[in-house]
Amino acid sequence: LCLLTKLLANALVVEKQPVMSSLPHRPLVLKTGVRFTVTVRFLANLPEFKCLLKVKPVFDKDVEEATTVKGFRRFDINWADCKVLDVDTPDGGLVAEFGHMSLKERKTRAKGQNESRLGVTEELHIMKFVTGLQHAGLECDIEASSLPVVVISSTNQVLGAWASVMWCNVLSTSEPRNLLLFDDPPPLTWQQLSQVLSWQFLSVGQRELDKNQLSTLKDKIVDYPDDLVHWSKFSKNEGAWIWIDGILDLIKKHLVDLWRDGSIMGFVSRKKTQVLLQEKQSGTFLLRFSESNRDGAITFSWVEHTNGETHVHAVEPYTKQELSAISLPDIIYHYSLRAQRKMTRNPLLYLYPDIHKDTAFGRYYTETSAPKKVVDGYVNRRFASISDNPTPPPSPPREMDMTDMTDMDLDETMEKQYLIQELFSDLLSDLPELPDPWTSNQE
Amino acid sequence: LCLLTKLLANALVVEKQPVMSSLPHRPLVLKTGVRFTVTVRFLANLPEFKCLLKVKPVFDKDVEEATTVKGFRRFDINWADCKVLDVDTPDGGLVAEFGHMSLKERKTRAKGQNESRLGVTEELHIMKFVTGLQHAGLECDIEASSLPVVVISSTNQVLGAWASVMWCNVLSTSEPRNLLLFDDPPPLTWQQLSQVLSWQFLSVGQRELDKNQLSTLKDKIVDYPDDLVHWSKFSKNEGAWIWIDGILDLIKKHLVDLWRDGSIMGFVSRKKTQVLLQEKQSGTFLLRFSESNRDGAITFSWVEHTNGETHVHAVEPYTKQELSAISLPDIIYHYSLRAQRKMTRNPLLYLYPDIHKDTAFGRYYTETSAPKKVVDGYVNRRFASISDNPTPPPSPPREMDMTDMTDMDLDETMEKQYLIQELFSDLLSDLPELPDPWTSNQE
DNA sequence: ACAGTTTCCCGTAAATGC
DNA sequence: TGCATTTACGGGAAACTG
Repeated sequence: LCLLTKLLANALVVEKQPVMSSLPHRPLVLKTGVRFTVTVRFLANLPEFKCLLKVKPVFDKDVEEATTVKGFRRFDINWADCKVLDVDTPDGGLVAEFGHMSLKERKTRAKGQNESRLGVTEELHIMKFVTGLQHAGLECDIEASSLPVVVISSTNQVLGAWASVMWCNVLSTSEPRNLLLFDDPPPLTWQQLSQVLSWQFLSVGQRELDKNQLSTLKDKIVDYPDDLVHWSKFSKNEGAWIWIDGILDLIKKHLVDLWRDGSIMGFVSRKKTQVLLQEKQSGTFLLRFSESNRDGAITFSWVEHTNGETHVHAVEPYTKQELSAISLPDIIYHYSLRAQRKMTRNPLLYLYPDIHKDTAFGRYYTETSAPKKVVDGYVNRRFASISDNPTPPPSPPREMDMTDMTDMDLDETMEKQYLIQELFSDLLSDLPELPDPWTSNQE
Repeated sequence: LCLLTKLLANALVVEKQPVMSSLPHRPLVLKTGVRFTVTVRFLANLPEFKCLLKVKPVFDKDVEEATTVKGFRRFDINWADCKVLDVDTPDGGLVAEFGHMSLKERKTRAKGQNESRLGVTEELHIMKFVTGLQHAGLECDIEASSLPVVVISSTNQVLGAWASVMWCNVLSTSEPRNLLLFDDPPPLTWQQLSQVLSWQFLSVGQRELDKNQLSTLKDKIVDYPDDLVHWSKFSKNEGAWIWIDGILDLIKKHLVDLWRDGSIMGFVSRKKTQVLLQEKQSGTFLLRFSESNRDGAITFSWVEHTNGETHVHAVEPYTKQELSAISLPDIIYHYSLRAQRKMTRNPLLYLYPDIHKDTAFGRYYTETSAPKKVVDGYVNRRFASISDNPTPPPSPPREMDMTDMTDMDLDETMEKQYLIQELFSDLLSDLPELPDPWTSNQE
């Protein structure tokens, strides 16, 4: 009898349908008032039980003592009655689908009793589906339990909820079904955390993190002497997760293509960027995520060798808001440095290490190769991101005396040198000593 | 007795609180499932009735026959019980406030009965607040009625609802309380319609429509032989209202300042624009709303006199989406025409008739006058709207022979002329014959 | 006063109904 | 089938509540 009970206890299996549709399907997070669906399947293939098993969903069954002490919220499922296991057409298994379920918080006045209450996204709940079986004069209860569920009431809690789910998943082997896990959450090894983080990028951007990216992240996140990642540090307001999640969201909304292509180095320190780029030819650039912007932002850094000096510049990072108006490939294509004399040039030529930018991004440019000047009687237009030229122009010819010139004069004079060089290069012949970048603007 | 009844029938006054908060407070449109508040005030100042008058809200009281024939939807107010008129602290009047009310559609299966059903935003409903009075052995019922109410279920119906409300308001004197008004809606005179339209702009943008703007609108809207505006034409899918509402929304979201300042001429035909601008000096421009974009868009037109020819150009209109990333003043400030040789200039100088653009828009530019080149180690940047120069440059000096040149060659050669002129004007002295626009880029 | 939490509700998208 | 209307729910902000 005991054996049968145990056997059948594992016979009901719970499958959750996607719950929050616009997120990359993340189960185990439920929002109050939002409909979700659960399918219960009877694993033992016993068609003779057809229509005999009445299944009922129960939220947080048998967890009263354990969690009320900690002041966990209580929820009810908006689902009054039972459902009968019936035949699943394809394979004849017994199945019941609970559709249009939703959670509602049970208002209990006795809340503020506990000072050490966890955050709501640190509460773990479970949903059980129970049924009773009478067979051959024996009675036994069967129940199937969901994985731990985090219940939120607003999408602004998804961030924290997902951190909990990740932590939970990683620890699920060592800490089975401990709903008070976050009362004293164990730290993770970098090995454990890096794997789930990488999965996030795979899920959102169809590409995992590579060795270099993981190494940069490790340096940022695992700065403890014990070489572990601690929950409070990871999930707190200024912790790593909020920053990474902002980047995940940025990728999801604006950079899926580039991330999938591997065009975004992304996680590189400024110092490393400098080291990588200074070895490369002028016009080489790379894309990296802002380390300060908590909301996800991306910048590019490029190198210029001028006159024996090497400069690496980074543009002010682009935010989600801005990328929703202009795509990053278009920004790169149209990016211009503008000097005093209205001359412009694009300093971005080669995606690190040496891929021509049009090879990497050309297929994503909005503009067709031959723009019409006028559409419907309107003058065409495009948006471009423009910076003042941060690199001092190269030295002018020796015969010019500039000792009395102000910086401004100097700047202008140098640009005039360019103007003259350019004019003559076009009108007469190419001057071999024409500096590289000024011939690169391909519009 | 009869007199008393009539007197008291007007004694209850209904005041609706703002219902849809982000709209410019528009009562008379209620959305199902959204809370609203109604305050009922007893006009006759008779404190002895304190706590004797039990008021009850009723939706669509006594309108069964009239509107069910037309297949009007039925609604219930989520408000079970009565409320007692009590003393209003400031002036001692009797008041009851019905807060947290909402409407829910009563599902009736008998809907498709009528073929000629009106659109839901053409259904007019009323809410009544009723009470009974026993005084000196007499009994009489008192009720107060709201103005006609349009009930919607989604914000995508606000457009139609507001059209109905405007039509209703204008006709309220001649057609009192006719809930079937839109069964055969009377046309409006331009005089009537123009007034309510102008109020919309006052409400949204703090400035009414002027004579010229109204005149342009009249030409677009009143094209009937009878000089009237007909409901079906005004409110239908391609009618004038959807276009005007898009513009109102554009103003509300992005152009309140400029509209209030009167800097937006807005409603001017292309032809009129041409006539106005061609008389003005090069660089004069005006702002007008796109006539084709149903979603609200704005463009600028500018004039250039070159070589005896006059050109008026208009840029491709800017949409809400784009203006939420870059403000119109910034677009105007940074607008650039780019010629082949990477030279740029801004063709916008004077807001029609002759106001310098910085006078009109300077206070709204995002950028401060002295931009830093680098912030936090990042190169600064801005977004600019850029067009290819649509105006052919002026004739080159006579001694050059261009008979064999292709258009492209010609274009480039002319630009080189500019380059040379500009170079010399800077290096040596100002050439008096330098064309105006090319000296105007003030960045 | 305040921070964590929930509610509110627009605006878009999807689903539904006719 | 297509269109009209409703429902769904993310996202930002306000309201709540200890």
